[in-house]
Amino acid sequence: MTEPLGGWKRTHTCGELRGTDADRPVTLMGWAFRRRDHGGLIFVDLRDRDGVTQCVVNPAEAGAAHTRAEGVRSEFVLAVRGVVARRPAGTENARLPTGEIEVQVRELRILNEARPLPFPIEDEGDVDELVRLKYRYLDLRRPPLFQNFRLRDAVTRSVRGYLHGQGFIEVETPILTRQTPEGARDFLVPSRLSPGNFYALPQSPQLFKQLLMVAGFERYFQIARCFRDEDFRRDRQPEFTQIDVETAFLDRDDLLPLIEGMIVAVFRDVQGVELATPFPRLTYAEALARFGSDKPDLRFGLELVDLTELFRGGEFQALAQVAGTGGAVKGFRLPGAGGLSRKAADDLTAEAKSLGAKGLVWVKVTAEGLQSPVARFLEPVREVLLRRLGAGPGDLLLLVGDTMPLAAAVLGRLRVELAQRHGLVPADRRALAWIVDFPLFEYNAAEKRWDSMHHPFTAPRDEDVALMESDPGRALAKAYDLVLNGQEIGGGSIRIHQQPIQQKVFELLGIGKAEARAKFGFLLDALEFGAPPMGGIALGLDRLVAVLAGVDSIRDVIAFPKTQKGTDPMTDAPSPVPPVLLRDLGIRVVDVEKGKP
RNA sequence: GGGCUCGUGGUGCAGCCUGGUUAGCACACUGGACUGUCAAUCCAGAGGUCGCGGGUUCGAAUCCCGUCGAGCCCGCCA
Repeated sequence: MTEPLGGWKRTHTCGELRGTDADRPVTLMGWAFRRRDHGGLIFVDLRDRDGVTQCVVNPAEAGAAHTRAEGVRSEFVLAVRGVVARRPAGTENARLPTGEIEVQVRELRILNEARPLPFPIEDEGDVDELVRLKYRYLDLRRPPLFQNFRLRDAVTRSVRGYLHGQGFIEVETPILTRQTPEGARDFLVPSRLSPGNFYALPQSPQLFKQLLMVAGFERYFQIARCFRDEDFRRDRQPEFTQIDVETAFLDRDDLLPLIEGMIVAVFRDVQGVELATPFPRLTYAEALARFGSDKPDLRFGLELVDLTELFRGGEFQALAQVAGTGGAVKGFRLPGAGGLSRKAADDLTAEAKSLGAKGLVWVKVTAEGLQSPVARFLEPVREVLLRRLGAGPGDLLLLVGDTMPLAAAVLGRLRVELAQRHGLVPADRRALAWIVDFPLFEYNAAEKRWDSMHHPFTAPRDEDVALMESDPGRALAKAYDLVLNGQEIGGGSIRIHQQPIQQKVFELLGIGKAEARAKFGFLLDALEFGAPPMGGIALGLDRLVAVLAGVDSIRDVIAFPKTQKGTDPMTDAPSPVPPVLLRDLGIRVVDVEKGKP
């Protein structure tokens, strides 16, 4: 038996009433969170997006309301009218912001009923992802999850405020666009009016933002949806959102502080945290050497130390050989982990091998000496080894000798994992850093050519332009990543705005003039009509919000996310479509069973 | 493309290794009692193709094979 609003107007939210509101007549609306029926008194905890307020229905004072309240079940939609009262002494609830008071109900309306729920709203216990996604609108009713979206809103508002204040204008770019080569796999959309041709959904607004600079917009930003048809992870969804920024007439060292200002504004506005600037900068080479990663987690130490020289020509054959053939020996110290079991140590070795290393040397440092399967090879260098790593009794040392960057990368992974496992990651620390001076190219051995490390429009450093001719592998780029707590949350570059340099890059990438013209002709044309120096960055909004919210999956900050296979259990997307639609598009579906017999 | 974990009433789990009562527990749900609870309490009850298919066996939730789905990871993500 449900009723219409009947002219009732909400006077307060369920989160705002306090002791000072006593005796005030109020009208609240929301969902029945919990109901406690004492036969006489019925307590209903009414929840809206702002909080929970206890409503008490007394049969002696409001008979009709009490009769209705007996039929109320979880998640019924209610409107109550009553009077705010201080709770009787001793019955206050300190866990609720509204716990000083309750609403003594005079009238109650059931605005809508609800079936028993597939999972409880009230506790935050784990529910199967599939069920959560199928009933996502119920999952989103859970207060902690909803708070993530309030936070996300605060972040985008802060970003917009800051960038507008810096003279940026927000511009939308096409969702239906042209497929361009390289990068991730594209999502394609068939064209009815051009049968056999396809739009691609943008992996990022990369080309358009450069064209806006040629257009003279000077400072552009967009909170842009991006699409990539790759395999998904907890921090990767098929569609995600970037804060996309581009400016003209700025070089790297002017752009980075501008972006730092934005991050500082976000942390200040959203969390009241004042970040120190400038953010530390590490070169790509340094990040790799010291942390074994181009997105180092700087919340903790465990820095890698280079031990190549220590083992060169020594008795430890395996490592001596690595040192003698251009490889590197790297190591780090895990303080106080010398008590690791033999099995745990062997598991680490297996893990190092699964990451691609030929092996792992583990060493327990004790007061008596070194404990390790290869201790006798290490004894001759023990003192220097301990000194270089700053190690003492009780520590665990891990060493890998291999080609670079593999040796560092393997230890870099172990570094992060062991730090987490041993509780060495301070939960409240926010470690931001810029990684700069990325190589312009990386060599693609399979195809015998160079690939862009960032993208083909990334400018080389001014001093490295000549290197593109003589030694492309050593040319460094005006590219940069922003790293937060070991996660890449953004990346960008200064773009090439001079046609000849762009041509040279295409040449090295093995993209011929005709091919470049066919694929990026519109951009090359634009570069000939007065392109200003320009650069920008794209920040992963979902990842940034996830870190701020303290959740470890971006699913918890996206309202309607998809599963790891890219499906949506709620809408059942993707789905088959009526044949007539395919006919209009000139599309025939083959190999529906993926070609399997 | 590959590896690992999981799948048991609406939800969360136990049972599986070592095959053999009526598949157990908590929450939710239904009915009843109860005027100061806040995870209300107490009593009673209903609710299960053990993801699906095949095999082994006298007998399968349990062992084997396949398959589907979810998660985490590697590859991939300029």
